[in-house]
Amino acid sequence: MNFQKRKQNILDKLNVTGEVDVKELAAELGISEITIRRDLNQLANDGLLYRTHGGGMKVDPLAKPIDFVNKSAQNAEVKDLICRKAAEHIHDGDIIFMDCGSTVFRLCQFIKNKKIKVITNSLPVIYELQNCAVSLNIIGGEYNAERQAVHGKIANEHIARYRTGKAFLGVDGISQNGLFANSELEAEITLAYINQSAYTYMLCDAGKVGKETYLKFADINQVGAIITNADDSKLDCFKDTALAILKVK
Amino acid sequence: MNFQKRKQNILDKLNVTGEVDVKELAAELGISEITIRRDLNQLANDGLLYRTHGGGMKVDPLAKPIDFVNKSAQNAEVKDLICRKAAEHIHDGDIIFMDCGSTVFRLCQFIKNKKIKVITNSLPVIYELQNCAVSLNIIGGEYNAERQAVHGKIANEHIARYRTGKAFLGVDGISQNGLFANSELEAEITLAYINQSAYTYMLCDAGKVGKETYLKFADINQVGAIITNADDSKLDCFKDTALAILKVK
DNA sequence: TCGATTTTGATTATTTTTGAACAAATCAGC
DNA sequence: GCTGATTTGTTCAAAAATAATCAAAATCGA
Repeated sequence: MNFQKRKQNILDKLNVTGEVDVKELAAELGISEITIRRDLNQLANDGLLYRTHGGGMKVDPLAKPIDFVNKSAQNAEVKDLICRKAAEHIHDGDIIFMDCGSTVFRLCQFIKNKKIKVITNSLPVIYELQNCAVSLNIIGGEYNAERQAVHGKIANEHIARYRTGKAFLGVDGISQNGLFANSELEAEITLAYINQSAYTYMLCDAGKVGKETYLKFADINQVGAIITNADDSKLDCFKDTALAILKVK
Repeated sequence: MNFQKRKQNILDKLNVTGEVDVKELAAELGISEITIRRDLNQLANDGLLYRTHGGGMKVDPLAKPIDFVNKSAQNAEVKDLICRKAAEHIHDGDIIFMDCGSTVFRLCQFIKNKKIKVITNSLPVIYELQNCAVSLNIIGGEYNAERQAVHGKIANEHIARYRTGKAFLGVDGISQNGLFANSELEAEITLAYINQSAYTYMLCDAGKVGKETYLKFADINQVGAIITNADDSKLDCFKDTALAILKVK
């Protein structure tokens, strides 16, 4: 039982249980506690675990990518309906923006075989599309771990360098009075996309329609179309606007 | 029983059991331990196994989602030595560049719990560092699927907007005459990093040292230090330069 | 065949790894 | 705060593995 094997053992256990204990490990591996401690210290030194009194813990206790997939899976059927409809508006040769929302993410599965160029600030979108027909352009700037996307001043400036035919975006709220976001970061980048694309599609499940929340960042006439499963009563509010309404289901 | 046959034997056993033991092999093959050790060292040098005390283990048995890791596992032992040394030069509060080479990628594991900011064009690096203490900045621009990184004009301009204290870079060849690359894309982005960082560390295994290949893109005096396992005879060529040489092993 | 080169093995010295003992630091309870 | 128990760091010693050196054996090319 050499160091490499113990290291593997310790990391395996760490992955399963999230924490390890010096005494437990010593007993399980049939090795002295002082050696286990040395192992843990080296692993901690290499950044592979957090050293605690009496043992160690995982460096990153929560696996974010899975979180995102789970969140994106909420209301998945509706989102997939919306995205399938959106994909009908994307054709070979198109250059499109995709934002970092969980709805837009589900658009990936429907465009993998299209010969298009996608410009996005969303890391999950990039992972999802990186080995298929789609050619990718990544918006640069500060990475926001919680949103798994790039945001901020540099990102907005980066977007301003490109022009596309279509943008596919999500939003926290939409009504006849405009678009609403729960955070400035999201608002700014969404607005940047809108400004740089000839036509904007908003992908909104019924819960977002008619909702006016926190920060208004754009007028409704800046948007070309909304793709939604909301029923007519909710969509009534758009009757005096030029918004194209694409209903699903 | 010549070296080729023993080598085959050792690799076969490695594939089946995942590990080998010097004493066991010596007994099984009817050959002295010192010879087995020499064999293992050579195999390790070729990146075909991971040398341990008393034997060897399979290279990187855990398959990561990104197959990049496999490439990076070639010569992993040496690369890890180099990267561990590099990590000693990175401290909390630092802002650093990391490029998209397979050597630099292995630096990730040693900096996960440092409170630093990393600016990179490498997707595997981002993936590896995205849920730890490191704060990330992604270089934007066109994504190159083969290299799993962002390259090109926009990327270079993006880099030019930042200044950092240190850059950790790979290269295809390095000698007293300068830095060499096998592609223009790599050359340009490496040069962009060099120009925007106060101090540059080149991470080069012995095979790169003294090699002059394809395209020279920078002078040796633009580099601060080289971290390498090359021996003194190879490093002699730098004796008239200001290059700091950090040797490992 | 001969001499030169490479490979292998034996011996010795060095390094690495491991464990034990003990002092210092840390934690948990009051 | 204090006290006792636990954990840790340090130092040292033993064991194992390795590197270094040199000699013997095998291989190779002429």
